[in-house]
Amino acid sequence: MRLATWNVNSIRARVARTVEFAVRENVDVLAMQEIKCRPDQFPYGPFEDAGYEVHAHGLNQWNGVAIASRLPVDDVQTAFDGMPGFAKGMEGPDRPLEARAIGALVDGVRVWSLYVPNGRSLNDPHYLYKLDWLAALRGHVQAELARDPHLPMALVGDFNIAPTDADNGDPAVVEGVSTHVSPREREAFHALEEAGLADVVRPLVPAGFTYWDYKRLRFPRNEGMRIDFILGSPAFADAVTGASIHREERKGEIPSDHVPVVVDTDFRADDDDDVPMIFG
DNA sequence: ATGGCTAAAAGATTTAGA
Repeated sequence: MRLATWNVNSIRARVARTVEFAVRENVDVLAMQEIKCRPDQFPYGPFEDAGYEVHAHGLNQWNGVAIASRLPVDDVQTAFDGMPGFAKGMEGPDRPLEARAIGALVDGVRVWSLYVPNGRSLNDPHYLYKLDWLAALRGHVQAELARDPHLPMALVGDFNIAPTDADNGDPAVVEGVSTHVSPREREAFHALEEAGLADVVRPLVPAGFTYWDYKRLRFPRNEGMRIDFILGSPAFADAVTGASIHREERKGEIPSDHVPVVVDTDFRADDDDDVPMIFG
């Protein structure tokens, strides 16, 4: 399975480019974030023409996530257990859920396309929402792996956290002042690793950003951030054979401000009860 | 212009992004 994640920043604005990438790069499963539309507005045609089945979750022009796959898809879910909601000026557990997660069983692999809340600023309610959301995600991962330690699972998407100082090259994003680099966000990211997930791209692609702001020549100056990740359970991580960050997708006509991140795996769904192959 | 760009919409400004 070749799995990719990409914050497309509006699928309607960039559908041709998105599908061209998936086809050209031989992507089997493409997790998208910030599709910025409802399912009834999603441009399914170009994906289906290229052999992809799309499952989209969007409520309005904000957020929105999707999974496009040319492998069999089952058990689609539009929130993980315990995922909190958010609404401006509203507190507490009754806040409505946003379209920030879609999960599916794809050829035996549990894939989650995630768009972690931005946080906005350290003193904004959205920041606490971000931390709550990440804590709930950690809880979900722990429960899933407690239930089945061998579960092949990939959490992919825009985590809106630069886990190390080297992951932030944007001079406007400052430790102690900005979201994405604050200690509590970084702790929340590491808690996902403590829960049993591993960044499966980092060992193969140690350096490089996945996002550059549209403003202030951030891309030509290479003042970006590494905030898009593919986190795998042990069974998933063991199957990874390659990884790449597609910096070239930040160039050209109307690019997203994020680029795709890709992993190759040799995972087989029936590894646990492998049947010997008989030839002839 | 103090976010110097981009996208979407209950749009001609506002909200959101990171």
